[in-house]
Amino acid sequence: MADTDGKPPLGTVVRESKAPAIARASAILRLLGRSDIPLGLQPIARKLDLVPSTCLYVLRALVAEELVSFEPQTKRYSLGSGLLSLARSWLHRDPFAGLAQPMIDEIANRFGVTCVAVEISGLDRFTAVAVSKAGGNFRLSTEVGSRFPALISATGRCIAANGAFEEKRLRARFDKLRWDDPPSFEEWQAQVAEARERGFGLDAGHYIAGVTVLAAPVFKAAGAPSHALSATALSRTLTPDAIPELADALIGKCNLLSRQISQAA
Amino acid sequence: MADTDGKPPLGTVVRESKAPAIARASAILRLLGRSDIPLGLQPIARKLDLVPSTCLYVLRALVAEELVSFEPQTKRYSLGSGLLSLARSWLHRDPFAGLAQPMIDEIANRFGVTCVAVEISGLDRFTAVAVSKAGGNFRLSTEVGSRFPALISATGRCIAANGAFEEKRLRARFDKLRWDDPPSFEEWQAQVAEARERGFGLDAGHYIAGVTVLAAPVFKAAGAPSHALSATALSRTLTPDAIPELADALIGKCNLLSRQISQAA
DNA sequence: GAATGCTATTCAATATATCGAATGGCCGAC
DNA sequence: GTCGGCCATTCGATATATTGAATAGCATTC
Repeated sequence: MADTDGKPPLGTVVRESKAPAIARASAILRLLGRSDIPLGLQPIARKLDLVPSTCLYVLRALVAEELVSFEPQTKRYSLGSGLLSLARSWLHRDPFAGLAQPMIDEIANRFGVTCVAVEISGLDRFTAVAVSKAGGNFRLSTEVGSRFPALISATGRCIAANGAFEEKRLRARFDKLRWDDPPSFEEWQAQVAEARERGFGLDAGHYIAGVTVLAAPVFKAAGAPSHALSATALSRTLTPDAIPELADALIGKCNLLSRQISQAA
Repeated sequence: MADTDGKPPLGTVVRESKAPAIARASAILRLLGRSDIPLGLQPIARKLDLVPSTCLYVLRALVAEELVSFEPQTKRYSLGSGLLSLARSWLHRDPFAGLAQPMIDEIANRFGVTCVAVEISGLDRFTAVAVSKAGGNFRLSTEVGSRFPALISATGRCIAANGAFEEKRLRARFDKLRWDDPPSFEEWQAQVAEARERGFGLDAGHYIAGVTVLAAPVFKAAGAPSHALSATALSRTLTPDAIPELADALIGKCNLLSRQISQAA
């Protein structure tokens, strides 16, 4: 009975890992990902507060694993193509992205919107795992791998609506969000309640001015949603009566997906 | 004068890394990528010859970095969405993929072929970094992140043709390749020579039976090609006089790309 | 043209990540 | 219901990865 709620003890932040090289490696990869140009050893070490020699050893190991590529001429490092390989494995392994792709393509074409399928990581964030652009659309595009804070936009309202989170935790996360037109917490909670009732979340110009986003949740298991589908369009291109229709389409696909990925487990 | 040829001493294989945790982490990631289902600690440790406790520490570090995801219920591990994020950074960072995408789309549409842009990693392999599917094509598709041994197919002939490699090394690599219809080494060398003269590589049904592949090299710097574009089609759908035309289109795009990515550096 | 600041890299001492055995918990067998 | 085997996990001893200073190579400065 000690662990019935299934969560690991929340206070147990891994203060000091038993494999610090991996945290360092990951930090290096993220740094190289953020940088537009290849970086030398010293800039990397300085930025990450690493001892240069240690940093060098980590980099060499990463190069050996082809996660980082190294230009011998300039002695500069950048991300390696091995990452693409692993990402491909990820997409292969997770059935959700493959199942969702044709569905979001269909909705995108039918309604002329941009559709995104995301994976939800608790209250931390959600990550785009499939993206569909409407044919002659404006550039409302995201890429696979983009990440968003969990409670933002329409998807955020779905997440808040379908998980039993304490108000205190929600508020703490909510306060850190960046919106073009920030709603008050109370306003937002009302919209979350609405999302719970209607089965889809709606963000009308709050997240990005002039842009309307709809989202519906997908459940792998009962409880919190594991994934979601969202549809994005310029607000003025969405006629008022198109919204319920679009919402129905999203919800329909989400229900289908929920069945498909839960029966697989 | 000691290092004028710019290459690191070839015999210096990093026998034992100074950051073994990273090699272990990478092996775990690849293993999880290959597996269809999430794996428990013990299967991972056994398969990779790791001490379970060490493996656990590495896994925990990877989970903390979101490169691996962990199901507390079943205590199983699988690839995490953080990899997608890094891969997105990769695509962002490398101008080649972005520049090549519209070009291969155009060629794919014009000739009804499948086009792939690849990054070349020496004599080891090449990796698909952008893929374009022709509209109503058969399923001759690859995915971004797929890897191929360096000397295979039409791209392999380009690599062999444009680098000054010793015959001994070439032969060693060549002998390990898998073809549907393997050419003899002499036959293949003749085709490599032809690729050098004509500026593009051709594989007519050797790599995959019934499939013809063309490829042309892209040079970031003088010497060995850094990237390549390839076009793939069912052999019977390619009329004989379409091949030179397709080759010209590929070569034209490759020259353009060579200028674009070299002037950037 | 010499010197200075930077770089990447090596090396020996030590803090520590790794190992292997021991623990406790879970599930299925009998 | 009890036992047995497998699992994930902890823990102390030790091999070793990490550290910080010292070395060597370049490019730019004066």
